[in-house]
Amino acid sequence: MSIAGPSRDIGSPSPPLQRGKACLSCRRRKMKCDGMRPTCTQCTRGDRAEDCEYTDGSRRPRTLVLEEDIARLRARVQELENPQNVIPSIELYPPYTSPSTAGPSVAQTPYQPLMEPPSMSLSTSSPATSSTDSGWGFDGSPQRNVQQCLTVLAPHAAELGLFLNIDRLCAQNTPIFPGLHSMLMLWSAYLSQRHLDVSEQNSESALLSHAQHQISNALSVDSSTQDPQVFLHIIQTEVLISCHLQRAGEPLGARYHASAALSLAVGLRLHIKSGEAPSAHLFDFVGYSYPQLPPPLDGIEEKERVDAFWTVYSLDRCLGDIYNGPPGMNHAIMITAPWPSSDWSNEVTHPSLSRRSDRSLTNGYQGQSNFMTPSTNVTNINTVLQFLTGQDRDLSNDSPLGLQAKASVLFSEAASIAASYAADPTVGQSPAFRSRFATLGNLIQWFSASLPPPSSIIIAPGIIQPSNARQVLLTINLTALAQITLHRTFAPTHAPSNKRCIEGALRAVRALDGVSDPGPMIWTALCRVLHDELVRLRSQASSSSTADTTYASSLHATSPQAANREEEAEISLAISKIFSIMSKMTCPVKTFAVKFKAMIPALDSIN
Amino acid sequence: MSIAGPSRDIGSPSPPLQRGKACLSCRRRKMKCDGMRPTCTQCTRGDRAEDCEYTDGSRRPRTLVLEEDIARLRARVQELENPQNVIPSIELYPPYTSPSTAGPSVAQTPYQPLMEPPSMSLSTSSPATSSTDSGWGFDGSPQRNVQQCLTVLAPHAAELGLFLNIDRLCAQNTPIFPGLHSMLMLWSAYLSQRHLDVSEQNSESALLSHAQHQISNALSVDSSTQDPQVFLHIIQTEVLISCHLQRAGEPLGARYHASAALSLAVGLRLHIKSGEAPSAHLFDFVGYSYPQLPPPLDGIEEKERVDAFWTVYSLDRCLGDIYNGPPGMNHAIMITAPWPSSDWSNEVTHPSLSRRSDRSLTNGYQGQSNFMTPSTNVTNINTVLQFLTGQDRDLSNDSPLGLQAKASVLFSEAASIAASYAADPTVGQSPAFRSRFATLGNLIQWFSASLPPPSSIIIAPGIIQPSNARQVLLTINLTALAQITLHRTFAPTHAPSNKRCIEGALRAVRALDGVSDPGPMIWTALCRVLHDELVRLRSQASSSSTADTTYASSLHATSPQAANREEEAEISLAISKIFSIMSKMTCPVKTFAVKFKAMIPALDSIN
DNA sequence: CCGCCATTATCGCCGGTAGT
DNA sequence: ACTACCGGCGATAATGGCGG
Ligand SMILES: [Zn+2]
Ligand SMILES: [Zn+2]
Ligand SMILES: [Zn+2]
Ligand SMILES: [Zn+2]
Repeated sequence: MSIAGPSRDIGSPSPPLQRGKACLSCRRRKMKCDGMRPTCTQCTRGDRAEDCEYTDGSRRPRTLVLEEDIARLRARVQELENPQNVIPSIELYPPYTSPSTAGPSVAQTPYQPLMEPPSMSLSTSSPATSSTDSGWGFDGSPQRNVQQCLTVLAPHAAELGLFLNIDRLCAQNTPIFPGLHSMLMLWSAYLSQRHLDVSEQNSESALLSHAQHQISNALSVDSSTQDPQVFLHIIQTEVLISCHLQRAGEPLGARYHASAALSLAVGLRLHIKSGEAPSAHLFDFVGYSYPQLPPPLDGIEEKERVDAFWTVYSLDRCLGDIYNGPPGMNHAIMITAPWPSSDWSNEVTHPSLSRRSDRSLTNGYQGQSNFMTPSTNVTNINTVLQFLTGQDRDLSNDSPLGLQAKASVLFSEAASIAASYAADPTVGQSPAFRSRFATLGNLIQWFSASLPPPSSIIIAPGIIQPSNARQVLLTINLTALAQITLHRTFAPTHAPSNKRCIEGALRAVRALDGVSDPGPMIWTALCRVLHDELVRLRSQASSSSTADTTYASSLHATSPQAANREEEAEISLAISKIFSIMSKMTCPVKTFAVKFKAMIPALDSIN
Repeated sequence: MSIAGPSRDIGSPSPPLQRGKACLSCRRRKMKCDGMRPTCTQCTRGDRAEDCEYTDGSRRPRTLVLEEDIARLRARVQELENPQNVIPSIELYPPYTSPSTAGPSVAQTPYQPLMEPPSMSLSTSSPATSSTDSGWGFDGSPQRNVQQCLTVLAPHAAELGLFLNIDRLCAQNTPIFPGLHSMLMLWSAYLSQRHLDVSEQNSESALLSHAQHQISNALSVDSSTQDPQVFLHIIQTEVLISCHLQRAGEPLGARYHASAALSLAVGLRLHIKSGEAPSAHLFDFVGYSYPQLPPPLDGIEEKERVDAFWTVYSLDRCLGDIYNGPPGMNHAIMITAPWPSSDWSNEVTHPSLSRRSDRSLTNGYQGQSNFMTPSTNVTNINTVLQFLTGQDRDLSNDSPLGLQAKASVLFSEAASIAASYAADPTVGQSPAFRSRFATLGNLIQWFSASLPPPSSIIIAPGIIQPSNARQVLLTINLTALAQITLHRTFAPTHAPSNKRCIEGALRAVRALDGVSDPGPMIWTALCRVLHDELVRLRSQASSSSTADTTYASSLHATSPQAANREEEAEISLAISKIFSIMSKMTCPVKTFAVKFKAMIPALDSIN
């Protein structure tokens, strides 16, 4: 007999509704509610449709949601109360200072300043400076605060996609876009004390909300009035937001901001090599279009722009392709921005440009028209295309960001190939497809062989050497992901492809150590590939020698049996490594880990 | 012996403290707290007396306290927002009620009911009813207001990209996403009284900012909490924002929101035919990813989703390609959503779906995994690809939106072809390129011939017949734009291409009458093509018979001289028509017109 | 309606581990 | 040795909802 569970029998008297999901009216009446929206059956029958309200529980602990809400509202209140841009300013607790939880404060004293600007850090010094200062919400007020943040963030710059020049941001007189400021604070708070308690959650969402709000405001204001650097700050802010949301397990939001950032970057033509005459494009006519950034003032600004573009590009790539999401940009688009290279010292600081006194945007309308002036045929190089066709096999100049960008290109090309095959498998026969496939396959092989091996970077589990090496690890992962994506479709039927997948997965796992969170795609892909292979091996083993040995033996030249045993061990090992790493991650990843673990009961025996 | 208090004699480890009574610091540390006041023993020993705080206040469940807080804060926010921003502040003057300049509106009465959720229906009866209302900022409050707006907006729905079902929005009990509400108000205010005075400008930006703010909040909240329809509303809001910004001459912002909308739409998989089993994609593993909408409840919802996708798609297309901007999505992506068709009556309302009781999102984590379940090979049709390869030559079912979507596809394919040629002109030789070029050329010809001629729609200048015909006009424009984009590059050297360009431009001009503002790309393209042609003709005329008559005669079979004269006249006419239309447009267009006019001094003679 | 049980979501805090 | 940290577990408050 069954343990007499909740009697799953026929009529299924509907298993009791999950907690927090009964409608208010039913709750009050203590009757069974079926949770039907918008009006539950009980309420319908009782003809009190209007009373049928839901409290909408949400998965996450109710209180958390509430707390988040209150934080957000608080931020809003503050914003409204203090029209100039107050930053919600939490101080970074050096490890544990009482964060004094959700202050009931407000509740008690309804008239008090309601969350007065807590540590308004120097806002006093410049009282009325708040006028419409050239597009920045406010000028350099709490600068030292920024410095603190940046100190914390600097080592992680690569992971966060922090492409702005840190020294320059720190400089006393640099104005900082308030939204950016918030995000810097948010991240440094998070990174400086990895334990997330409630109050932190609160300030997080306050900061986040502030940043988003700043961006929307900035963008609906006439763009020609803004200091051009503001736009770079906005893009940076978007990147930070996107990373944050990804970490927080809100992929939809993460994508939203990533693609917004990309759209800004391209809108500002960061994908075009700076200084290059804009091509006489069909729509360039009389420049009725986007605002245009003035040329960069110096090498640093130029680097910032290039890095901005590639950062955003690879962010979009990495987030975009989940679920066949749009690659955001296809290769037909001409990207002429150079790859981010490690040394910008030798890039002369634009000698021809005397420091322009007026740095405002050239809004299309007022720029002199380059109408019909055919672009002085600079040989524009389609950066991405050149790389993909294998004409650019020199990685020596690439900065880590450059490598990452290239890896994203590989991945997105792989995804595109896979998608085009999925859409219409008959293309598999076309020579064009096959050559594209093969070219990319080789390119990936070469690329991943050219990357430094993880062992040279990971000194001990969790300890990695050069600080920016984390990015290299991520790159290794991405490359592996590209390889998997490319070959996955064919793995079940084509042994070499399968081998490539496993290979890639194992390589990625090896590089997993120092990386913080490579993102859902990588987790998923790795788990899936390894899982499938494990299943395949086991089923093969169980069906013993009846198995298709041809397939197996093509993987290893040695005795299939032994080889399988060995491979299985290796894979199991990899899987348990994944678990152990995952279990140290943030919440969404952990949840995933749990689900995944459940899929592999066979592993119990191992770990 | 002294009954003296708490000294529970030595050995007994003191029963666990009552819930909610441990001090915060102990809670965080997960250690036993003895609840001693003012500083618990743990904290005393750890020498962090100041951290030892208690969440006293109210015996009542913490959630209640929080809820109260949140209500209070909300009220406060309303209050603060109210003076300037309050939603219902602008009343729409139904066409001719005295617009009496500065709307005295609400600004006067800052203390009024604070706009708290007015119809909180019986909130008194239940204590905790104030909770977070299912992801909508607030529920159906000023519904009649919405109805007013929609009455104004309905005729313009197509231009605005209003894809939500209007009747349903009007329905008394539909909750409306507050941001959407703002945008509806903004647009209806704009449309109902076309003169923009200062006060309107103000409320415009207040409404805009409110809408954006709502969106950012909604997106940073756990997405699984939300009523799925909220997402559609968010997308709709983004579309409206994007249109607004475009009109306001803020193309960067417009693009930002367009691509954000696209990214949401795709993230929610609106591009996949509803009800279709999600393909067993590499990243579908254990569903570690985006939230997923529940299947639509009925035909209307389904139509909304399809329309949402295509609206966003073509918006992105139209805004995206300026300056080689990213097409947002390439064709490799598999779109299986059907084209928007005019009749949805025959689409059965998903018989297999009993009204799902739980309409909240299936967040990846909790859905049962479809891991490794190969998609039950539904023959998915790649909607776009099918159209582009000419296998879908039936336009009879397409709604105007459908036509527009197809036109956008044509345009974006054209842009992609042009871009790939620009990137590497040698592809011009490859047969694959040539066939792609030819196929598209034919398709465009056919498509534009199948559209109703402008003359059947434009009854008199400015008056068009079926209300949704405006969209058809836009479609004609877009198609022409596609044609121009495709052929432009080759026009200077290849007479037939040139002819196609002129042809397209002239056709577009004819359809320009009823359209409101086709957007910068169209203006630019038309002007450029016509201008260039005019220049060519004149230079040819001036160099008299020495001109390359072969080229000219291939355009017209008649005497080159006469033909040229005739064509020149036609073009001049078209140009001046453009001027006259442009001069009635909003500011940015007018500015453009001025610049353009300056380019064509030769026209002085004509007009 | 509402007393009262069954079911859970939450929260206290144990005890193993790492750092110092 | 001493303290912080944290995975988990068990106790318990808070709900769903039965049945009188
Ligand atoms: Zn109910
Ligand atoms: Zn109900
Ligand atoms: Zn304590
Ligand atoms: Zn304490």
